[in-house]
Amino acid sequence: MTTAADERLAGALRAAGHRVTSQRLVLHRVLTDLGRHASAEEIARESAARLPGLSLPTVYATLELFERLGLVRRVDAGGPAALFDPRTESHAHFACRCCGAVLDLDAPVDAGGAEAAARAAGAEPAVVDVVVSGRCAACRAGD
Amino acid sequence: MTTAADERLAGALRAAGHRVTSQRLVLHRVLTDLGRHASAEEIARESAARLPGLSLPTVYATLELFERLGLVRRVDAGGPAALFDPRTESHAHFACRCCGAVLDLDAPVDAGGAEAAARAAGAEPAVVDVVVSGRCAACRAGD
DNA sequence: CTTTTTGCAAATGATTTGCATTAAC
DNA sequence: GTTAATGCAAATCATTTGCAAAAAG
Repeated sequence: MTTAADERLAGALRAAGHRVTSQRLVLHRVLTDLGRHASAEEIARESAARLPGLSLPTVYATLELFERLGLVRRVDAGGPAALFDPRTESHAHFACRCCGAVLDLDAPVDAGGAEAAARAAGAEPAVVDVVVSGRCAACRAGD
Repeated sequence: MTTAADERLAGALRAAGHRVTSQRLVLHRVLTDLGRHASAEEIARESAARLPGLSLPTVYATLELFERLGLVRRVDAGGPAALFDPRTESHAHFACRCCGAVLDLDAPVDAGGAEAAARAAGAEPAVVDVVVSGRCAACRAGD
């Protein structure tokens, strides 16, 4: 069956001159269903369960494509692997230095000053990433 | 000769129960002289020029130690290698998606809301990293 | 049919680790 | 003298690349 989200993805792909493949549809569904940031590895595992044979290079290439299309945001939260976040509205992340956990922070961050400074330097700002690091609740309790 | 900065480093190291080594002194001087973020590789190259034989694993270990002591901040600006910044006061960075250049943005960012959200989640926030991405002046002009 | 996309295997490159040696204290 | 710190070589691991086969338009 084809969902409305599938149609939207197909439209976005065609509009940008890309082909609609089952790999892209599955990856997009996995991201949507997940609704949360995840590493390429996690996304690949979940996707391979739905589309056996799906390869990691394809996962990376597709995530990069999705990022260019504005469908996911790559988040570098300090851990060894990058995270890919289907929540594209601007939101901050908290990264625990002890256990590496990353959680969403639903709070507005006014980075207008930084964007203005970037423009003043002649640059064209597109995205602002805010990562708060520290110790998460679990690590403060346990340890 | 021993500078005032050397003395300060030695004091900070001893206070934390660490030894004062020539490698640590040299790396600290290189960071101070540089005054700007740089990759471990760059820092190692510059440092090896002053202390032949200095190894990369030592550079990484020392930078990690300095980070724990609050003497440098590790900045993950999306590129393949992490950057280490001797400017420890809070400041944002701009990362160019085309050429990978990273520049300092001297503009205040109010991340109070994000920190409050982290505390509300039971976490203990310590550092806030703000990275603005886009196209730098050179890439906008050239290309 | 033509061109993009995929999967596979192998390469890359930053960072880390194990371990014997050296240097701080 | 003890113990932490270093250097070396090798390992790890996320990510990328080259290329032939498969699939989309």
